[in-house]
Formats: sequence, C-alpha cells, structure tokens
Amino acid sequence: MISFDNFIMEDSSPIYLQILLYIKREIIAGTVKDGDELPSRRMLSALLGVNPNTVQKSYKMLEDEALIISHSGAKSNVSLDEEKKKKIRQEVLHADAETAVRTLKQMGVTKEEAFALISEYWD
Amino acid sequence: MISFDNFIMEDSSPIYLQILLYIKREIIAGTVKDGDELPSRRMLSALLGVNPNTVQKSYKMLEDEALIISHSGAKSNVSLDEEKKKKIRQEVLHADAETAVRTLKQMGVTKEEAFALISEYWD
DNA sequence: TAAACCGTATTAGTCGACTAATACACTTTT
DNA sequence: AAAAGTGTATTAGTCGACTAATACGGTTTA
Repeated sequence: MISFDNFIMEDSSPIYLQILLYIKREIIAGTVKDGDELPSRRMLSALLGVNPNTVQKSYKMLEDEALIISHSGAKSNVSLDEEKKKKIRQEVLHADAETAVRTLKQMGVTKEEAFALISEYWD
Repeated sequence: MISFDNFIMEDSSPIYLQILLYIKREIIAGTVKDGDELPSRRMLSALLGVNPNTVQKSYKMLEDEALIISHSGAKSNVSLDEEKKKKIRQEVLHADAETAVRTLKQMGVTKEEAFALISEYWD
C-alpha cells in the first residue's frame, strides 16, 4: 500500500496535481512498484482532508497515462514497466531540476553557492 | 527599468504570484535596486499578455510589503534597504532551496546525484 | 495648455478547482 | 447470502483567478 506519510500540501497549486506528482515521485524513488495497491479514493480523501472527487481526478489522470489500473468494484493497482519508469523519471526529475536551476540562477546564485545551499538544506 | 526578458509563464500557479516572485528574485539577484522604475501596469500586462488587473494585483501585494512605492498618476518605484533585501532573500531562497531538496530527496536522489543533476542542467 | 500616460477603482462575467450529496453496480469479506 | 468497501458517475454549488470594459483624477511631456 502506497504511503502518504511524507505528503505535504502546498497551496497555489491544484491538489489533484500535487497528488499526481507525489505518486510519480514515489515511483521514481522506487518505493512504489508494479502491482502495488493504491489507497481507495475515499480513504485517501479522508486522510488528506480533501474531497473524494479530487482524488478521483488524480487517479483518473494516472489511469489515462496507464500508470495505474482501476478494477471497477475492487482496489486500484500500480502498473509499471521499465519503459514507463524511465519516461516519468525523465519527465518529473527533468522538470524539477530545471525549475530549481532556473530559479537559483535568476537569483544570481553561482553553481558553487547552489551546492552549498543544497548541502545546507539536505539534512 | 526592470526587465522581464527572462520571465517564463508557468501554468498551475497564479500569474500574479509568478510576477511577484519574479520581481523578488530579481531583487535578490541585485539586478533590481532601490529606486528602480517599474513598467506601468498597462505596459507589463501588454507585454505578458495578461489582464492589467492581474499585474495590479502583483504590484498591490508588493506595495503592501513595502517593496515598491506607487505614486498616483506617476510611475512606480522599487523601495529597498538592506533589511528588506535580507528578509526576502531568506524568504524566497529558503523556500526554493527547501522545495528543491524535498522533491529530490522524495525521488530517492542522493546528495551526490543532486550535485550531478544541478551541474548537468546548469549550462 | 493639451495630449498622453499613469495609478486606482468599479462592475460584470467566465472558467477552473474544489466541495457536497447521492446513486449504482461490482467485488471482497465475513 | 449479507454487509462493507470499491470504482464510477451525476448534479449542484462555492470560490478564487482572471478577463473585460470603463471611468476618474493626478502626473508627465511635448
């Protein structure tokens, strides 16, 4: 069962996108594997304090990307192979790194200062 | 006059916040200094292709934080001292670094891999 | 001085994100 | 078989972000 212990809700970004990204990042980390069971829409919505429809929207998008499979009436499961993993790794990791570099560079931070910052906030 | 050449509009985040953050990051970079002139609401909205009210909202929030001063009828100007600069540096740089580290760590990236990633996307 | 720009404000409307309540058919569990 | 949980769908409504059009008075500029 996928854990949402480390999920932190931001504002200024749609919740359904945050849930979507959280799951994708867990897939990249390898903590979520092929066949893993997802929490039900109702359970997760109760856990996060959001509406079931919001979770449903996240799950629907994941299903449209063929990253999960929903069996009507039963639990939903993760569906992964190496190709899919490589694809979302490229997609999410790329975007996150690019965004981080772009904002840091805009603020005039040098590469060495960036390393120092990363180190500082890593622990 | 503040330049918006490097401004890239994202979706999934309110435009008025993106403009606000862009200006704060330019202040941190030092490319925007005390007394600098801001583009007028109408000019910037035309440049970015958004509604004048959206820009007005960004400027109003900057004025509420005393980072800019608006003279009714005339141009608006940046208002900075060392204390303000230190404060927003702490606010924005802190948040950006923290977000970057949190997402990278969630994806199972090690500190060394993070350095390699930053290096890769830096140029 | 007159034109052109400026900041500010108001009103109305659209649209997406999200909530709320409910229903139905299917699967699993007891 | 019955109960509980599940995915899916529908309808209605709220709320914030954003657009659109317009107006007014002050400042700058030619």
